[in-house]
Amino acid sequence: MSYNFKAVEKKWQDTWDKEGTFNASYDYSNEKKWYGLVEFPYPSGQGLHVGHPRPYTALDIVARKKRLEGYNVLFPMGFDAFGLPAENYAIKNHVHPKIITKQNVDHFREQLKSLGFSFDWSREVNTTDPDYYKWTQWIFIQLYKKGLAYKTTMPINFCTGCKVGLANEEVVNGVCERCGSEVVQKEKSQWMLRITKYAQRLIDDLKDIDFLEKIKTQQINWIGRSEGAEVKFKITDSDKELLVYTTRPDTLFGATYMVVAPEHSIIKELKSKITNIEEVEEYKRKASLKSDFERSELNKEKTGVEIKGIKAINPVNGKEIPIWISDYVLVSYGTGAIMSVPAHDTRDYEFAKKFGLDIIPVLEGGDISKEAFTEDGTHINSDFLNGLNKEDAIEKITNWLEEKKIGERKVNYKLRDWVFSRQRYWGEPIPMVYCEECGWTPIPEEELPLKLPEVENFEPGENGESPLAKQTDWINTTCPHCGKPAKRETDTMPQWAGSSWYYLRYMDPHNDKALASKEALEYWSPVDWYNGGMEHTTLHLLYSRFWHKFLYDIGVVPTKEPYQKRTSHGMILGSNGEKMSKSKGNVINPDDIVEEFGADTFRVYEMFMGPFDQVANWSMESVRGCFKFLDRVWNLQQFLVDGDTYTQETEKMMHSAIKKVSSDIEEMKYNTSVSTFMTMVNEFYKLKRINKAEFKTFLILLNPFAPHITEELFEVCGFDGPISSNKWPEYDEAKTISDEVTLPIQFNGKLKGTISIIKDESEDSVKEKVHKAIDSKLEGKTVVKEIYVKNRIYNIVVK
RNA sequence: GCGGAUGUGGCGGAAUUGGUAGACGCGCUGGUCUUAGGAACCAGUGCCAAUGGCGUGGGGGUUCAAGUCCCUUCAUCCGCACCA
Repeated sequence: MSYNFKAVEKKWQDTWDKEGTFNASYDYSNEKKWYGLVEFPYPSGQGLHVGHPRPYTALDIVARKKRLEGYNVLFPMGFDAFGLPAENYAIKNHVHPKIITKQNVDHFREQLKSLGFSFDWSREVNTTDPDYYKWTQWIFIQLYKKGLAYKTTMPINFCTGCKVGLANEEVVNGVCERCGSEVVQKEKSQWMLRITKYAQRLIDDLKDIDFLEKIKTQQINWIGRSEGAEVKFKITDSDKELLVYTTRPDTLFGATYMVVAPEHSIIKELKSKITNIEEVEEYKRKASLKSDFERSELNKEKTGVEIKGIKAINPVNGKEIPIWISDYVLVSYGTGAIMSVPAHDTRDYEFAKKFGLDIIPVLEGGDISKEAFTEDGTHINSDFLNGLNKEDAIEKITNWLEEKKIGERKVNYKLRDWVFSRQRYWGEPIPMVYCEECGWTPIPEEELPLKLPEVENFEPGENGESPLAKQTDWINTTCPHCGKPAKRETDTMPQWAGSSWYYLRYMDPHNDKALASKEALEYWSPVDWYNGGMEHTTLHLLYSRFWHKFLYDIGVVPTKEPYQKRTSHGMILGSNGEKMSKSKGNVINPDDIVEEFGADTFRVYEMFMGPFDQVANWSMESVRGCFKFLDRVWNLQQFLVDGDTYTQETEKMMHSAIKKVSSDIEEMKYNTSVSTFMTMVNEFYKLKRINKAEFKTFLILLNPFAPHITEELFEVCGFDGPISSNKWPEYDEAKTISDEVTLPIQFNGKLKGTISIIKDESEDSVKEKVHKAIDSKLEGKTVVKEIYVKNRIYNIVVK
């Protein structure tokens, strides 16, 4: 009797779809709320990847369990549908991205439904829907009004393939994260978001939320806070000063030269004094041709040119020191200029060695003839700092600098402002208008959404301009401020815009007065549990925390943080341990698995394949094992008998299983939950019987993992269904422990045998039993000591 | 280089958090049933010169007892990478 998963799964999916109430969440219910969130997919043309269902199944399991526990659950799904692939497809095939996006979304939705996820589809959102992006644009205008959105001309990362500007976060190993093309620097006027203003809060508030430690660490490292001082160096024969940032002001006495970034303004400012200006300009020119990647790739050999004709004056000892230009100093960090202390900084040391510059040690310890000494030590050659350690010296010199007004304390962050413009069509139009008289002005909020105009040709412009730049009808408008002719912004927002706040929209997805009502936000905030990929830690996750904090500041949302808990899943690789890709021919299509084995098998397998947070290789054999398991579950029917519990042993098994599965689900140890189910099934097969109450409990426990087969069995066995109207079973701790204990006996920690004892049996009685069982093996040995750990182990120390 | 993680049978992985290492699944071996089986069921399966010994990447240590704690070392994977 093999079970017909196709018919059964279709039947239950139709039921869930029709009812509409099964997965629905109720606003402002009196029940405790639980909001579980998984990252909404980009609906690509390839359809669902086997990687998507792993986190979806995991949180679906939690959501289903929470419902059975009586929570009012919000577990929504939507589509992050703006993005380059749809646009590139449009360029190639002359189909509007809107059309291809709709097709893809429909396909994705169908695939997701075929896996039996309990999403509340009545709350589906789509970032490309004007009713949705109206609010994305609205948030942008608020950011603009508060001075957090600004336009500036700056060198940006420009992808030569996508012909689009990229945020730092989107450049991976010098190439475009999305298409792999080379990224070059290009001067462009760009909209920027001042995420740096939130840097400190983005670090500080992590302490109040439950994110995996590695996620917190990664965000903190990305933000890259450092404490130090800014110090002014006078320049000879000039009223100009060179400002540097250093985390080691205590090493000022060892500063033997300065280095400025190629783009530093001092070169232009003191051009007339520089005697080798041609050489310096040539170095600048060469550096500007290199991408950031090339610059860092060449980091083995440092390059540079001395700027002749000017010198800097070390403020602590009045010494004149040379100024160099080198691309190992970055214009975008600190002040774009550094003081070099070759004795105590590895990079400076390398540079000084190469160009024969002075190396003066100011801390004791280490051997500067060999390498830079970067550890703590006692200061020497440092006048009033002599004898102090690093920490004390930093404190003393910083105070001194502040007193003398030649420097001050300063905190720096690696985090840069967010490049928010994309020169593409398929994104949210930036709702700004440029007027010759009034400058940039946001469009009036009542005109939102500013819809994308219909265009024929999606090719980007020659100069990397947005396709919108060709839409003269759309561009030409009037200034909302003075009414004179003005032009619209033709750049669009990056893909990260719509996903920065989508979790809020799910709370109240059809609201046309606000991004969500106050009541809905109050009731559902924050997201209780958000699971997503590690690759989004420094992109989406950081961006959305930033937007959320901003919305909190302007009184739109009630919590400081969007997500109370964040976990992460491991990637699914091909059976050969490599990333799935068409070229490697190791791609698994979820549809094929569902077709051959059914959704329940697919779900159970993805949970069983390994620890949820670690990478896992796909294994077709293991899929079959899970299929076989469900088949055995189905055939348990044949052993069904009336009654609550069969024996004390089965009772113990049931209570232990409830305990184990309940905690496993909360701890994301789904793989051991599945093995618990398998062990139980094996046991019932051995007994060739299963009591009704036991089967019922078993089915409820298994339901979140394999919802279709369990509902069907519930019905077939005449239990009071559906399972979704039942309660999650409870266990009795006392019944998870049996009265009989198998006690291991060891000699020197090595197992020699076991005996059976009664739980909590007296030590004397245990000892007697142990010796009766084991004395023959003690011949010729001397017993030194005997250790009994109650109900646990009996260890005899012998010689 | 910095940061994070992971090393356990032929394979994927368990291990009550210091107390019987290898649960569960795959694979393999044997059996039952069968015209047949890439089906089902039952039994076995860490390794070895097997009444014993050895075993959680390697080496050392703490302990009655170590996969688990400490020191050290190697390997692999993932982030970030001249951040002053």
